[in-house]
Amino acid sequence: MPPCHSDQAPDAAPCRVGVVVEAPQHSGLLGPLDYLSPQALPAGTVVRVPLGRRVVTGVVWDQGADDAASQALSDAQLKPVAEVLTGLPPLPASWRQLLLFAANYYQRSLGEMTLMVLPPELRQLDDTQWGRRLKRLDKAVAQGAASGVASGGTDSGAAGPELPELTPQQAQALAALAGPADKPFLLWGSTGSGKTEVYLRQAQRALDAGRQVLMMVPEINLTPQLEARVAERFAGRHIVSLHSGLTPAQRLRNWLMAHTGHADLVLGTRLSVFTPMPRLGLIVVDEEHDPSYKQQDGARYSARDLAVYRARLEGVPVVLGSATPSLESWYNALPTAEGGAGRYLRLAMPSRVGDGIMPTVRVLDLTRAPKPLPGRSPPPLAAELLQAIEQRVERGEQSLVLLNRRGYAPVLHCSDCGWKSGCPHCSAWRVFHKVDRTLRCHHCGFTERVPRACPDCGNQDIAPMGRGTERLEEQLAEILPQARVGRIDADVTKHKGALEAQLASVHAGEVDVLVGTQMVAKGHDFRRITLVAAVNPDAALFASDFRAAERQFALLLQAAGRAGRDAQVAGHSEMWVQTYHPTHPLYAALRRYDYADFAAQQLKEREMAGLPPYASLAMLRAEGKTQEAAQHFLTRAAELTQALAESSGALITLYPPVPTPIQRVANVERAQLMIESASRLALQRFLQAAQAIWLDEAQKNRRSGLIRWAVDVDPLSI
DNA sequence: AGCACGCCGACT
DNA sequence: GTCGGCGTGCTC
Repeated sequence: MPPCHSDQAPDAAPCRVGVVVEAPQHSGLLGPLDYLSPQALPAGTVVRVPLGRRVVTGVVWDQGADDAASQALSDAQLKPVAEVLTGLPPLPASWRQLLLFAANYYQRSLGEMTLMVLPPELRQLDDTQWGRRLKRLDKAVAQGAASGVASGGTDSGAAGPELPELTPQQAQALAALAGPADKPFLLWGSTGSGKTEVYLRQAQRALDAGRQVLMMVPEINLTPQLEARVAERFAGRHIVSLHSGLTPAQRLRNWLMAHTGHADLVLGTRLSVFTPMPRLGLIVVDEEHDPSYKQQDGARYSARDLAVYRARLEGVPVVLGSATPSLESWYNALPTAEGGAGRYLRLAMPSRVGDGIMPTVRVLDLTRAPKPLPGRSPPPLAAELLQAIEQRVERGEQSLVLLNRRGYAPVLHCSDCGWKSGCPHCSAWRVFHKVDRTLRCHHCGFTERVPRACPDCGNQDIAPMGRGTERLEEQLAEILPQARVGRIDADVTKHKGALEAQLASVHAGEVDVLVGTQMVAKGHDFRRITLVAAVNPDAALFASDFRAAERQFALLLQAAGRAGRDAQVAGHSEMWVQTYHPTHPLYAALRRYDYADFAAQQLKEREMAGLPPYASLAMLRAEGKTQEAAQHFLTRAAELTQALAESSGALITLYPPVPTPIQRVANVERAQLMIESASRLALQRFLQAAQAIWLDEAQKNRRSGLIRWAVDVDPLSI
């Protein structure tokens, strides 16, 4: 049957349409499924179709298999489309292309990828419910337009808020951004250099040209200040946010506003890279190095990388911004003359706005600190650091002490029999939380009241080992009785509004010393903090994960940026680092705030080791009832595709399967196998071909205890 | 993934 | 004799 056209007679034979439905990778339903429709449906139309015994939401992808040879099923075997979601504009071709690329690149089924990025609410509605919803939304939009808030005029500037004066560096960056956008821009600006102002000005240009702006941030709840600033600057425009914190109804509404072109600016997390925007004119990725741009379960996509792809696809400029770019972006922005790829254009803004300077870095050599008396644990902070904090307290200045470990102590220990507070379901210790007297596993969530005595031998003397933020807070309060000590970490902020309250009290000057995990280092401006201290930054130096140093450098630099934002205090602001390795090159680079030098060191190491950005990686991960089951599948998977790897010109290396760093979580054993290639394209082709073989092998392994498996392309951690 | 169908143990 | 356990298989 030939494909039918939209102008065909209503009584003609029904047409075939290819519809993408939600089905996971291992279902074997990879491409669109064919259905019948009385009239042709344009690609991108959202429909409801029968699938097995249920009716599911799908997206029309194409006109179905149009020649008899490629039609697996005859017309008689096809089911008709159940209904069409009328009034919803078809999802545009560029959107479908983005999804197709993402599905192929990240090795997921097209259906899973596509349905994942539609608002969950939309997937559940039938046409009647949808119609009602649409009517209400139209009314809301019309009312907004009538009240004058909705229609953003082009008369920007004159009536708008007063704009801060640009620094020469900002002006220079903006001049470059006004030029041709044939390459992604890497805006490399130190903390406090005014990257946000550059985003806003560039966004203004796009808005003035009648275009939409997509502005992406790592975690929206950590950056309420940015949201407020955007809202203030573009007060006359329609701004919507898109993140997982919204209610399903809000999410659908905001998504629809973007898709219909009513929203001028979308501010969102990684998911928002998939927002259909008919007038898209600019993409901004703030803090582009942040790991939260990579989805860590299900379809493991990188929103930053997809933003770059999308920008090229739609011919719009993309700005990646960071003080400490990911080494991938840095390498891409490094001119070829300097050994880089020269694919991005680098815009540097090295100095802080308003004469703010970065705090002085003090690397504190712990090897020279006095040894604690036998049987006594070392003091929480070295004497000099404590003294420096004490001085700040006396002067009425604030200090921020960073420790990347929640809870009171990472493990409890019985001195008699050697019992430790292991998790019965995971290969990890349960953390002692003193606040609610619990032992909690941070991996599976298993929580129990802390035992009074050792559960093995009954000894009353079970002691916390090591130190988390709760304990540090307690100890600092003890040592500095005159200081008001506060704490911010995920335990404090899980109560709604607690983060805002705690931040407000810090800003109001009700806290002298703030203890926190890395979440404090991100995003917040603290005007009166003049000392930032990293208590235990060494762990990252020798971690098995090759990205640990990169993350740590970014974190320390970002943390340093929290101090001394005001010129009057910047002069005596300090960043303290307690370390047993004072001569480590990471700290040497940090001392000089020399990201370029640090990146050069790292790139040299990566090149020698054959790691990203000089090589592409994928991780084949497996979960099983036993470690053997997980590893057996990986071993077989490697064996079955070894020839394929070799036939690709020996460009693909399959490494032996190994247990993951945390081998067992919630009674599931996990193992992984690394796949490496010097060529991203070769790796891509290999994965494509291997996928079918692995799928088949996984079926056979189900009985032997394999639970799940997946490919993680461009893994963040190994 | 859902949601069937399909054959074996403890209950009204 | 059935209710229901989750093993196996399919969905245009």
